[in-house]
Amino acid sequence: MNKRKNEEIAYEKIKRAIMLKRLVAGQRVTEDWVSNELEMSRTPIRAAFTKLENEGLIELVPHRGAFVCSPSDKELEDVFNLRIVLESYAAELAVHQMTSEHFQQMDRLLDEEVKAYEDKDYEEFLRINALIHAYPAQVAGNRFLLQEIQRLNQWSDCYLILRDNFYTTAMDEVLSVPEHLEVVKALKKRDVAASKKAIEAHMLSTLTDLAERTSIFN
Amino acid sequence: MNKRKNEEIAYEKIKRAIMLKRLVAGQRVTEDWVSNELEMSRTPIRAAFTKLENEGLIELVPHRGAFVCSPSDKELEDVFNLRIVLESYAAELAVHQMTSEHFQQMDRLLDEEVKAYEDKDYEEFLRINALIHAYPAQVAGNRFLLQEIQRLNQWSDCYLILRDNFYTTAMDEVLSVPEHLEVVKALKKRDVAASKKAIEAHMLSTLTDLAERTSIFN
DNA sequence: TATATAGAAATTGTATACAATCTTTAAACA
DNA sequence: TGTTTAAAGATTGTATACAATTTCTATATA
Repeated sequence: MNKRKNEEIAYEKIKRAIMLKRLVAGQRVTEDWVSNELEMSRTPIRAAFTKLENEGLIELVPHRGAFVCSPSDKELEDVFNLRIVLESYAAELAVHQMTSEHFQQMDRLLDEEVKAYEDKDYEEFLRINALIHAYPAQVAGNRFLLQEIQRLNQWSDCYLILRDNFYTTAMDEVLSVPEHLEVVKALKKRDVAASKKAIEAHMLSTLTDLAERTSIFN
Repeated sequence: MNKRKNEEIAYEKIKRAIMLKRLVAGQRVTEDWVSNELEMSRTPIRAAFTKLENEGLIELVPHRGAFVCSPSDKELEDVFNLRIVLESYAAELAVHQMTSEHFQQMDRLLDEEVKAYEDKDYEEFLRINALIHAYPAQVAGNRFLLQEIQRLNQWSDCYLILRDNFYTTAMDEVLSVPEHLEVVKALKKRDVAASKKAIEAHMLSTLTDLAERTSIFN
């Protein structure tokens, strides 16, 4: 039996709290407070904080506490543009290595994404979404590329504001399904250029959609 | 006065030990052992280990210890190819933002690189090298891109084997200076394609050179 | 009112003791 | 000889106490 360590539990719970906006951007959290909330000592909390800082989800200020990151518009853009570069590269590497088994697996993931959307299971939706975006890098077998794609994807999830005040119909999720389908279609045709284009289009669509939903007037 | 924390000191010292091959690839190090060597408690050592693992320099195996990474040939290739992608993208972003002050600064860095090489000051050489490679991303102002370029550059440094058994004339350093000059020349001409090509050439040259120096027969 | 300052409070940083878990060793057994 | 098993040892994982540092607060002073 492999018992999960407290520092892992703490890491997961804090990350989840940020994604679900239980902890909002800019909010201050101290080791002591989290330690009380999660009913464990500060030691595993500190370890979790270190990891979260490394992933850019919180900022650690000595003797002040940790602050949930509140990224600027520019930072959001920067991340999405970088994701275009990385995921396009992954597609380029993977496109000629993908077997029919790989494509079957992608189809399965797309189905699960639809199901999660219909069930309105947002956490499951995000989980499947991450798997879809990481899949080409996984096939390519470049673990450094994979790790960075996953990190940036996770970072994006924290600021997708799925549960913000303006949330109504989750437009980006509606668009996400057909856009992912476009990417997979291009991959199946072994069309590198089309794959890249579809990835770029999907990423920019997500970003634009986010910008529209979070602007005050529209 | 800003006193440096023990965990920072530990992090730096361990990293340096890996780069200088005082700790060799595959070697096992325990918290206790480092704790005794650096004469501080395990607490800051643990924090340092976490950071080093996140950067891919050591691998943490529960209840066994930390192991200095010993990357395969494929992983080395993967990292260098990814660096080509990232640094090319940085050049593309920066090329039209660079002012004459930026170019002056790059020239200064190139001079310092030559000086460090002539002085046979390897640590200084690596430091300047890192600054040169990061400079376009710095100018571009995308902190996520910058961070990843720095991380991968540092990772590469740990496996450049500057001080391995076959080390004699540090060929890659000899080549490095003119190759960096090529990149800067292309940037000055605002030639995106040429910049990318020069970056790719430099990166592949470093990789090939490394492969030759570390192969047993040649 | 604004500013400086001292002390209190809060928070992280570190050391250490102990618990939990895993690995190694050696003995028992087939 | 090889395999299982149990106990010992090693190592990390966690809690906690205390130290160091910073921030906050209230008071004094101009």
